[in-house]
Amino acid sequence: MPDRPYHHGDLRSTLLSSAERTLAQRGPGALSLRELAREAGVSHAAPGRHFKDKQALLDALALNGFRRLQASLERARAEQDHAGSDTGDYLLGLARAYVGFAMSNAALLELMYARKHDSDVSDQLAAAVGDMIAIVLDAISEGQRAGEIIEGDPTAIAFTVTSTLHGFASFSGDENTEDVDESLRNVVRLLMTGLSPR
Amino acid sequence: MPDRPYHHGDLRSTLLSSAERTLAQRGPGALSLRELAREAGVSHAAPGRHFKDKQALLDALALNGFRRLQASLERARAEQDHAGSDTGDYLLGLARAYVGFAMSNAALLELMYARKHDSDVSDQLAAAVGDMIAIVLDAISEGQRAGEIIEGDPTAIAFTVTSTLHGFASFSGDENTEDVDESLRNVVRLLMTGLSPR
DNA sequence: ACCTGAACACCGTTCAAGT
DNA sequence: ACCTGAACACCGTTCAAGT
Repeated sequence: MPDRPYHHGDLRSTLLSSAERTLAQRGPGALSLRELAREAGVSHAAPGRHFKDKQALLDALALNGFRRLQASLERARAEQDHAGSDTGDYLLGLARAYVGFAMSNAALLELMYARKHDSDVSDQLAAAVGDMIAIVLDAISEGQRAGEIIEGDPTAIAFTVTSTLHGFASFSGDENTEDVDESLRNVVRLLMTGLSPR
Repeated sequence: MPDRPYHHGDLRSTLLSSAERTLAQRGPGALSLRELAREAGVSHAAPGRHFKDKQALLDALALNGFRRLQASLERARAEQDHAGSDTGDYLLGLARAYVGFAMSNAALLELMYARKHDSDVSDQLAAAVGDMIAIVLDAISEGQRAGEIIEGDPTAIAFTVTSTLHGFASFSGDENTEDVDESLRNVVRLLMTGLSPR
């Protein structure tokens, strides 16, 4: 049982998790395939077997991020189904899931939305964004059926909500968590009531 | 009058505009100080006189971007002052300026909001975002005085509006301009009326 | 199937020296 | 004050060869 077997065994996922840690701790500029290989105890050419180039590794990280973000949103949805809460609370739950992910994975989120992915991967990423909006869309459609959301194209409404969440998440970089949550509740409430006096 | 005088004369701004063109046309990965130096007809070490390192050049690009974005928003504000339009139209004007800039400068906008700048520059960038929100804030405060915007902390309202604009701009990458404008009008209208039935 | 080692072309950065 | 040329350490990528 040598220290470094010739076959690493799990190099691909080792590289991915190592890359994500580096991304979070030291930023995208510190990501180097050669350093990842060194950390994995493998030659600098070994990553090439699992990722055709550096961009392929970044693509995999981004897709992975969307999978986890989506899972987090679905969890928020499941929790709301159990509670019998109204649409505003439902949206707040989704908002907290989105912003929570953004604050815990700021650098990854930036990579997820980066405009530098290969075009085929960009399509997959765009689809992932679509899936995300679809979750908000469900909440909106349910809210409309319950009479708690105005009538009108639910896709357009969901797009507005998701835009707000994403913009808010982008702005709430390294803020205090409590302040952010208070601000977020404010934002969701404003979205519901609107800016025009009634 | 030699082809390449020893002193370039305007190297700093030449590097900046060349960098911005490369950024827009070939993405951030294609940006190399050595290539910029080659394009400027100067040695590869010359950029070091004007930017202490590559990040310093990226910082300058980002700050420049915010200056232009802010100028564009102020132009939208000035236009609204001449017209006697209501707050919704005012906000739509600001929204068009923001989204227009975002669509014409997608890669630059990404750089402007990137979380990898030096901490002192990050402060300047955060201040630039603050200045931007302040323009929206003015619109909101005026709207409140005119009775066209609900009462409540105008900063919180401006923050919500700006979040929505930024999120929308992030999502509206390479879409058709007309579709985007229709979608944007929708978003601003939804922001004004709110999602709750009244 | 998976990895190594050498090789290649390209970086960013520094620094003595030139004009 | 501004730029050059050489030098250094570091990349990403490729490919014959090893196990």
